[in-house]
Amino acid sequence: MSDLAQAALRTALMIEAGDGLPVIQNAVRTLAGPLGYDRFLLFSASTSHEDRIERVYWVEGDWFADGGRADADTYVRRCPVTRHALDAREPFFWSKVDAPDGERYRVVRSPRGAGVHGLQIPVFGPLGLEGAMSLGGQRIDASASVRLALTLVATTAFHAARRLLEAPASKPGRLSEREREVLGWTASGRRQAEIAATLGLSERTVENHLRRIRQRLGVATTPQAIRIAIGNGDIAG
Amino acid sequence: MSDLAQAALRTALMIEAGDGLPVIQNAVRTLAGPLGYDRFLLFSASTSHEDRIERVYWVEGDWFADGGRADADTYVRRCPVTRHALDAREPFFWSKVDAPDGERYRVVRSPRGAGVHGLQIPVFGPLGLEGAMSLGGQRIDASASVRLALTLVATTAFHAARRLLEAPASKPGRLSEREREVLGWTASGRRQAEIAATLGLSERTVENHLRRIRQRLGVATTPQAIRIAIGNGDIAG
DNA sequence: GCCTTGTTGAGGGAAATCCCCCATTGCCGC
DNA sequence: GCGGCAATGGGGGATTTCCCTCAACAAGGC
Repeated sequence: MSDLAQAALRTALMIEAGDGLPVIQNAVRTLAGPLGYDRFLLFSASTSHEDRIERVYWVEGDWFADGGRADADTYVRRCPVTRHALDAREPFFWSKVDAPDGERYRVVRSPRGAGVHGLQIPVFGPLGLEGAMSLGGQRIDASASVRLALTLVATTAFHAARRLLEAPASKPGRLSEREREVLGWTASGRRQAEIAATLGLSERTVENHLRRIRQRLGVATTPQAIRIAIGNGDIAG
Repeated sequence: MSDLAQAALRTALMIEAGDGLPVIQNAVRTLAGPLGYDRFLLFSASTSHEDRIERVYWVEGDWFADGGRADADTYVRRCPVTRHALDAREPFFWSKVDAPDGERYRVVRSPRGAGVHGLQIPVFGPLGLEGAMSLGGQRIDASASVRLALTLVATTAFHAARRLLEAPASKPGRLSEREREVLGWTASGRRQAEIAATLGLSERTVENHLRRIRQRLGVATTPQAIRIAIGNGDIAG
C-alpha cells in the first residue's frame, strides 16, 4: 500500500509525458497488473447519439469470455457495465455473477468471490461525461486506496489518449445567424410550426435547421442543444 | 516527493471517511501546507448564469491582500482566478503579478518569482462544472506531481464537502428535488426512456415529471423549460 | 382524522420531433 | 468555372414527446 500511491503518481506523470498510446498502455498495465487487473478499456463518450460511446481508444484482455472472438468494439458498446458508466457520477466497482438466466452485472461496494470484477471510472468535463476507463480481472484489489489511485491514473490516461488520438479533429462549433435565430425561438417555447410561420419558412426548413444545430453542437436532443448554446453564448440565457 | 503520493492518498482516504468540514480542512492543510499553500478556497458552482458561484464551502487565508477585511464571499465571486475556473477544462496554475495599473492574474505553466501563486482545480460531473478548489501561497511547489496529487485531494474534498454541507437543505427553487434531477438529465441530452432507466423509474413517471415541470415553470415546451430552469439556477447550465 | 404535496405508475391517443435520404438556389473564394 | 457552404424545401417513416385522465401510497401539517 505504501508503494501504491507513489507508483500511481509516477504512472500518471509518465502518462502525461508520454508520446503515444503504447506508453499509456504499458504504464497502466505495470501499475494495475500486480493489483489483479488484466482487462483494460478506455473510450471516449459523448452525449451526442444514442450510441454514446464514441471511440474506443484501447480494449485489451478477455472481456468477452470467449477469448476475444467477438468484435471488441461492438461488444464494448453493448456491455451493460460500460453503459452504466454513462449514468454514473463517480467511480464504482462491479461484479459479473453467474445467474440461472445467464450472466448478470451488478454494481457493488466491494466485489468478492468467484467471477470477473472490475472498476469503472467515468471522466467528466465542462459539458458532462467525456469518456471512461474500465479495468477488470478475476481477483482484483478493490480497496478504497486502489480506487483512488486508479482514478487518478485513469483520468490522466483518458486525457492523454484523447490528446494523442483526437488531435487532428477539432470542431468549429459556432452557429450561423439563422441557426441562432431558430434556436432562440425554440428556447422561447415556440414549436417548429410556429417558428416557421414567424420566420416565413416551411416547417421542414426549421426542422432541418434544428437538426444541423444538434449536429454542430454535437448533442443528441434539442433540450441539450439549448443548454449548450446558452453555455456558448449563442443564445440568451 | 516520495512522500507526496502516499500523503495525498492518505489524505484523500481521510477526507472520504471524514464526518465534518474541519476534518477536510485539517487534512488539506496538513498536506498542502508544507508545499507552500496557505490559502484555501472550496466552492460549488454551476454553469448557469452570471453569478455562477453557488456556495462557498471554505475560504481561508490571506486571499485579499488586506488581511481579510473584505467580505470573503463577495471577493471570491469576483476574483478573476476564481472565475477562470468556470472556463477551464483542467487544473491550472496561476500567478498574480503587479502591473502598473494594479494587479493582474495570469494563467501560467509554472509560476515563479515574487507574488502570490496558486493552483485551481475544477471539479466536473455529469452535468458539467460542479465546483472547484483553489490553493494559493507565496512560494508554492508547482510541480506536475503536486498538481496531480492536489487534484486527487481537491476532487475528493469537493465531493465530501458537498455531501456533508448540501445534504440537509437545498435551494427554494420551484422545482422539487426529483424534478430537478429529471430536468438535469434532460438538459444533458438524455431521452425520457434513458432517464427512466437511470433513475429506476417507469417512462411514464419521467413523462409525468416533465409535464409537471412545464406546468410549474409556466412554459409550453421542454426546451423552454431548460432555458428557464437554467435562468432560475434550478439546473446547471 | 383530514388535507396537501411529492412520487410513483397506468391507458389511450394525438402531436411533434427526429431520421434517413434528396434537390435547388445563391454567395464566396480560388 | 468549380467546389464548398449556408439557406431553403421535400418524401416518407420511425421515435419521441405530449396531453388527458385516473389512481395509489407516504410524509407532513393542522
